[in-house]
Amino acid sequence: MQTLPSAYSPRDHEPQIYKKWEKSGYFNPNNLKCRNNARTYCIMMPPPNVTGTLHIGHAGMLAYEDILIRYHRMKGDRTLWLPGTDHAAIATQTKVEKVLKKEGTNRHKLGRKAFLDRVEVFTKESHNTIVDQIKKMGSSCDWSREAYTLDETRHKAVYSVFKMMYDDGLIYRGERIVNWCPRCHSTLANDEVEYTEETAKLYWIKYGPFILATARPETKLGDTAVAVHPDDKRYKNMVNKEYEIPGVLGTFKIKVVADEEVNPKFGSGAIKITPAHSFADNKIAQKHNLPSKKIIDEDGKMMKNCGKYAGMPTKEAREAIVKDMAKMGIIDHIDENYKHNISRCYRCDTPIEPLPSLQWFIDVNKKIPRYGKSIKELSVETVRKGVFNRQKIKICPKRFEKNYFHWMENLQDWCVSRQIWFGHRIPVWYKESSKFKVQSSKFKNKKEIYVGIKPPTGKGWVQDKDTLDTWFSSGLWTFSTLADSPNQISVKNGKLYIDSQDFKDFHPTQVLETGYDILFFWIARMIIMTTYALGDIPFYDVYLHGLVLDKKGKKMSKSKGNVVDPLDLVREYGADATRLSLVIGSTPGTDMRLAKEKIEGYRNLANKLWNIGRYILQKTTPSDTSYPINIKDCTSADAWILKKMGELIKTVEKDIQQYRFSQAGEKLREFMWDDLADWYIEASKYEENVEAKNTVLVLVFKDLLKLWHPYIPFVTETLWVYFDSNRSLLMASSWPSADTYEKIANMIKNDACQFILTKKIITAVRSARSVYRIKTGIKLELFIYAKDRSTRTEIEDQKSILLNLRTEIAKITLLKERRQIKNAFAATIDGIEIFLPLKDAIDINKERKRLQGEYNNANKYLQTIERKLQNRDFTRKAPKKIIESEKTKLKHQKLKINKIKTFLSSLE
RNA sequence: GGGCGCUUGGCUCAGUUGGUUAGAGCGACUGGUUUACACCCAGUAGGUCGGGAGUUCGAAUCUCUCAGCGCCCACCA
Repeated sequence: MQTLPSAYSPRDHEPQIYKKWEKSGYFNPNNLKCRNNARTYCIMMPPPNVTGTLHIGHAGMLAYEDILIRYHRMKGDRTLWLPGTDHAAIATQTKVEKVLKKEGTNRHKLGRKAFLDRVEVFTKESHNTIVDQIKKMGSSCDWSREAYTLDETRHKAVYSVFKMMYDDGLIYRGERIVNWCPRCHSTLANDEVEYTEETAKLYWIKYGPFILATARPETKLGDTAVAVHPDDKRYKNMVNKEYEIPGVLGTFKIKVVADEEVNPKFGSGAIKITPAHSFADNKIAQKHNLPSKKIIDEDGKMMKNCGKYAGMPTKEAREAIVKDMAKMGIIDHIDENYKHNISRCYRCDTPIEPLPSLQWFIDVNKKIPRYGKSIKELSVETVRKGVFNRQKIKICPKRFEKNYFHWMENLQDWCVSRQIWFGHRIPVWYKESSKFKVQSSKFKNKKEIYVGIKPPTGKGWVQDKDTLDTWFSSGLWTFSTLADSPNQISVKNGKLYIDSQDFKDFHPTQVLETGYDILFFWIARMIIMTTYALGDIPFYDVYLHGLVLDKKGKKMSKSKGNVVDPLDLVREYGADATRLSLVIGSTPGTDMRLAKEKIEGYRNLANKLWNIGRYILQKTTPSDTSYPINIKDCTSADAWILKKMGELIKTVEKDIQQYRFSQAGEKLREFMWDDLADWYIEASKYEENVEAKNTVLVLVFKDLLKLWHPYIPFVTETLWVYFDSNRSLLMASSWPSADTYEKIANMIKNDACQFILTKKIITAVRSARSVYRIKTGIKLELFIYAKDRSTRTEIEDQKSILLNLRTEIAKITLLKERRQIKNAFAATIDGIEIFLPLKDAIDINKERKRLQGEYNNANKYLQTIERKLQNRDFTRKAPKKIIESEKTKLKHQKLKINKIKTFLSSLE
């Protein structure tokens, strides 16, 4: 007999348990004995950014993935969960820059090399924190294969794919209008731009024959056209004509174009077009082949071509120009309260300056020679109908497929260059003499540019200063991680090869589990990069979880101060409770709220499991429990729990396979708490087949530990030690079989139904006592009328349970015939009748009222069934199965009502 | 402006393809030191599923519409 402390204390067990797992080597699929033809199962962990610490959302992600991984490992699949981290170029660089600022320095003062050394120190520290956190959550990932988006092997993959794309003509360098942050001196991706609503002035300017409204008069210096809506009658005869427009720097020529994009209701219906400094204008300009004139430079200042305004920041220039316009009398009027959205840099809040800049792009519309399809087409088809003889990628929940298509179909060329230092430097070298600020077209002379995996030989080559968008490397994640070293990665005949056993075994991966917020950033990019580079899919399924919000439903953020650190939760409630609180009660793709109370509830759950184990250990010696179960000694309670267990295994498995983690968890809780603890164990205390029962108890509990293990690995593994004499690890044990349980349950001669009847009787008695306020300690007699002899025998068999399970029954009298019992609570259960004389406690009026209420209810229900069955449409159209069940219901309901009637009449 | 989602007892949420009198946890209330667990046990109350219309033999579940809330995308001079 073992004695365990009465409360489970996670912190006393979790660290040792994790060490034990790691030491076993079982996180690595190579060390697990699997069947020879075992299926493989692989998840790539979405690599957390090395910018600090994990947040609660990561904790949820780890919980979901670990559930899948542990389940499949126990099912006998060759299971790999590969962890890693992301260098997160911009985010990380910004963090380090902030630190430098505090120190009174900046990256330019340090220089590229020293700065990157600094970043490395920071990321190493951050990495260690993250790894520690992942372990604390109980994640069973294979650390021996850990990857980093910026390590040597991943670097080779990145350069290889870049070169492939360049050779395929998909990558080009071009001048395009980009979001430019004048402070950071870098382009920003669309998702790095934030919008704030602001009130500004709207200037109505006399513009040759037009009057038009603009919020940015200073851009007039870069105007090359005026656009109107094609249906706008006001301007119809002006379209396609050229006009001379007087301006602060003299007159200039513009062309009038008609374009659908113009909103005739805005301003005067005519808008000025500044192709170089507005996305919308640029789009119109491209369509109509309008010239572009750049007037604002990378510092956000007016350029040399702006005459006396040259060198002024845009805001200053605006004021000066407006002043001059007023002098010229070309300001018609000014709206002071013009509300519009202004785009800002998400890092430094500086207003974005759209401007043309020389960047590297991936062409998403150009056909890839070997596929005859563009990146865009390939990526859409992969999810719509499947490509490369693979089934289509399924996104769960399905509704996100729509978002995906919408995004993908509207995808524009992907700008992959960033003007920051931290990241994969663009693998392009220029001949010094060529100067790298020149247009792409000038590189027609191939001797001046070199794109390759290794630097070119020879003198005078300079590498591009920019780095790649961080998503370029994370887009390769599902396969770049499966190479052990750079030399396993090669390009042959325009295709990427990963020459490793892991790649053969584990790619495509089974499922990509992540938050829906990075569907576009990351998932879409992985699909793009993998289909392109490998001619294969990165994963079969995508499972998207929601975001974790605070108790009030607000996003967690540092500024709001409502951030929950998962490690605090682990410390206070244990990793198991933290995991459950993130998994149960959440739906795929839907945000969830997390409150302290919820986690407490799951801490209680772990403790409940612990105490069930503790109880069983006090009653049995698991190592001595002999198998197989002595079936002939088994009671109906045994049959019931074994049957329930079989059902549980089946449904949990189905739920996990279909990513219904919450449902499976709830079913496990219900089985453990309601069925096993509150009914089966309670009943077991009063039954006499001790030996057979102990075997059942140990068997069921051990398998329950297995079923719970993917959810709450620590407490289950801790308990397992006491139940398994082989000193094996629960994490490497095999998943129980539902069939076995069904078989055993069916072999027991006592039927599970008997126990169900007993349960119902007990519940009725307890309820009656409570409703009538019968004091604890007052014992009552119970009369049961059952017509069938067999039923009476069954009840007789269950007597000790009926007497002891909080019913406080002194005596049970079985009646062969219905008899009038005075002053009794009466009820009918599955065809039998029970009477509980309540002595003085019964209030005849109250009981009559109660029965009358029950009668009315039953009658109402009877009527609805009758109405249904009388409805010809129903009997004609409804499936037979439904009609039959309605008929059965009707029969039962009639019986029930008759009985209530007799109870009522016997009350006098 | 376009798209997506949510609205179920006091709170937080389930509800798989439309088919038993809609479930759970927490909270509330009543009663309990009972062979593990007060991080516990027994019991009770409480909702007709946001409003309206429709499809159907049958709707929380499908369609339309209105209202409130939230998110994503685009960004317009």
